[in-house]
Amino acid sequence: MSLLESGEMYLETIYTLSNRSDFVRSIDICEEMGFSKPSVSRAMKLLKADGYIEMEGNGRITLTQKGLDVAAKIYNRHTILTEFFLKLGISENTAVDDACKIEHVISDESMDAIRKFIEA
Amino acid sequence: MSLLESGEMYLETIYTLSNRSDFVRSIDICEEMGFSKPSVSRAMKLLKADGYIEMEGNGRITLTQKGLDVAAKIYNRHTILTEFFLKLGISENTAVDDACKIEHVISDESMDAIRKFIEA
DNA sequence: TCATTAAGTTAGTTCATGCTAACTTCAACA
DNA sequence: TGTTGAAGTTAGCATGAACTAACTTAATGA
Repeated sequence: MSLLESGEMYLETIYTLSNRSDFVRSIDICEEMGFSKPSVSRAMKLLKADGYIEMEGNGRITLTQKGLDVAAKIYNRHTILTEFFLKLGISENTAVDDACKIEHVISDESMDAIRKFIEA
Repeated sequence: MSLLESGEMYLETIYTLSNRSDFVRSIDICEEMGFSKPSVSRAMKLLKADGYIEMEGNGRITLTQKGLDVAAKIYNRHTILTEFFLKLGISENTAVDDACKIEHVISDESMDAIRKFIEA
């Protein structure tokens, strides 16, 4: 089961929410992503079944190592791509929007090249 | 009805096939994209209903002005993005693959910036 | 002429992923 | 204590976009 774009977005959101507060619940993800409770509930069930997250009895959601690997990778791509677009003179909003779409589809090879470009 | 990614890919394929031969049929699109006949048949019906293509009695498919506008835009993005990745030192195959994914989701603003970057 | 084949369509399936409606659970407080 | 409200789940719907099976239609050629 490879992870699709929507799954990556959920993991990335859990990751960023974890860095903002002590714990993450489904409802926090709903509010952050603008999705309904059932949509998030189902997504969490799938991510759990695939070993990307764990859910405690109290509803707190944590990333497994596997989930963290994906989330951190996507988050890093997001950061790098945003920086890249800002460097090209793109407005903040567009830079973030475009980064958010591209982060899921671009190859590792191209990401490495963009990283080097930014550092130069 | 805004056009989704799959519609853009069909139009781009019709565009490139048109530049390779005298006419384009559904079966040519099947072979080029690796999709089944019913998938292509259905897509053509939708593109026709939305005014992006026309189909003659003999099954020949042509882009309307509206369809041509989209196809040419996507094709240009494809070209520019491929060139961009090649300039960053990415291998031919990866450059084309990544261009193919990004061409559908990136903003006009970012495309303009990348165009300028390439020319510089 | 008639069988074969290529092209296209129709009907119905599958999957991912969003949704609403309606339910359960449980804690908190008047 | 008993109602309220927040969080989460279940069930079922919708859409986009792929698929297979099976059909029609039209051209080709023995």
